[in-house]
Amino acid sequence: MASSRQLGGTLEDHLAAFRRGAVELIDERELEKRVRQALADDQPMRIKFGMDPSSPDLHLGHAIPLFKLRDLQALGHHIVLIVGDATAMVGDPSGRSKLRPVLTREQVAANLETYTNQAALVLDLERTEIVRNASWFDGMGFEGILQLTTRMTVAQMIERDTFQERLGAGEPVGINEFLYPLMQGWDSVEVRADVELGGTDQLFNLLVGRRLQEQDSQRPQVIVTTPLVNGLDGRKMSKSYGNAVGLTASAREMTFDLMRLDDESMGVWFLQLTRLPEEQIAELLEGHPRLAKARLAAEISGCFHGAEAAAAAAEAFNREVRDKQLPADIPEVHWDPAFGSTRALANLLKDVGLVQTTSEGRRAVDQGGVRWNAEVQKDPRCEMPEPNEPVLIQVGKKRFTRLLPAAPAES
RNA sequence: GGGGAGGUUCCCGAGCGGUCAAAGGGGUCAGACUGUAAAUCUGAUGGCUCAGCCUUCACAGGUUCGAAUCCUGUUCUCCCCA
Repeated sequence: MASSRQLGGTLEDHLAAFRRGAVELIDERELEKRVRQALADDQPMRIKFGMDPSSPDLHLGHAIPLFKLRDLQALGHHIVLIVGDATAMVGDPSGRSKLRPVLTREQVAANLETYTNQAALVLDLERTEIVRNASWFDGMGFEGILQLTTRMTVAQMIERDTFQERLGAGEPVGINEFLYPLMQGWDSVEVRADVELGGTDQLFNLLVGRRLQEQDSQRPQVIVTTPLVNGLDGRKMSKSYGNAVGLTASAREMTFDLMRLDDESMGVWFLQLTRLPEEQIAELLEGHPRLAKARLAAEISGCFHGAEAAAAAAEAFNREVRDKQLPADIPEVHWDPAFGSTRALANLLKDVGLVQTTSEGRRAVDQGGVRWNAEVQKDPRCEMPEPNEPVLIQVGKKRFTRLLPAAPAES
């Protein structure tokens, strides 16, 4: 009976799901063979994906493989999500031009929960097997680790481009970093992965998985790499560059951020972060970039927050940014007698929370970026009177606060 | 173990006794332009009770009227030799 089958879709459906937006498939023929077999036996493939809880938040870049996993999950495959609590302590050298600080167990544990919660925004965790790799590494002991290190030579290890670069530039490479690819590879052996997904920067680690599986008489996993998307400013997306869109961002944040994306990146984002058919994407890209981008924002923020919230955010964007209207909700602050010893505008801006420091406030005013009830103020030392009526204070284009008269004394 | 080179402001990187809150670039912020961008142009970019003052140049001491710059020790990184 068809209804009892675990796998849905045709061979082509499966291959298309694996292929969409993939940078590399190692290797394609092997994949096809295994998919055929899986379909014939109605045996879901074990698809591995690892996330290191090394930073507290996931961003849209991380969502790319998650979307692919979701597609595969929908076709009936078995997803094994590895939470790399052991590997996180080592620190992945992938794409790193710097020695990574070693995380403590506490830091890792703190990130762990937020990670799975955020993955759940894309994946159906009910149907996902989640394992922590500390569950096998912790019990491995010195001997086990030592065994693992005998599986590769230094020459093989330093073939890796990031190591090459750092060694060439006279930058430090930690010995612990050599452990990382071995550990990630070992994960594949432990979970008997048929396929592993990862970003293009993971290629080396993924290949180590194949090597270790072969050494342990397992069929080497098929590798699917997904591209790393650039952040909003064109550099690699990263929290520390401040160019990332977080998975937990509100519909408004997502929409506003996505509209800042440069035109050139739209194609990749459409392909990777929406499930629109490729022909439709091509069509959108033919049209006006603004409309295409609006659609992109609607798709992505709709995926996380629902069409309604996405539409509201889009509307807010049009109103506030395109038509330069005031935002719908402006933070309000009551005049407080405790506001600085001086009421000078620069100080007030800080007291009210619009800027971090008085100096920043001073600069903003000097540069003509501060409006007091729509009037540009030029003197940072000008003493502003306690308002009798709400006053709209604006710093730059995006920061607003409404200053209200002092709140009535509490009784 | 021996020898050499280094650790500079958010990042990269100049500075090598005063003229240094410290060149230049990146980022960021503000302004102009725009399609919402991107690119480009302009300016700003330690803090403060701001024509002055205070805190920064790995850390701790020292020399000097005066140190990011010199000396000593500590610590971290890289390179070469063993």
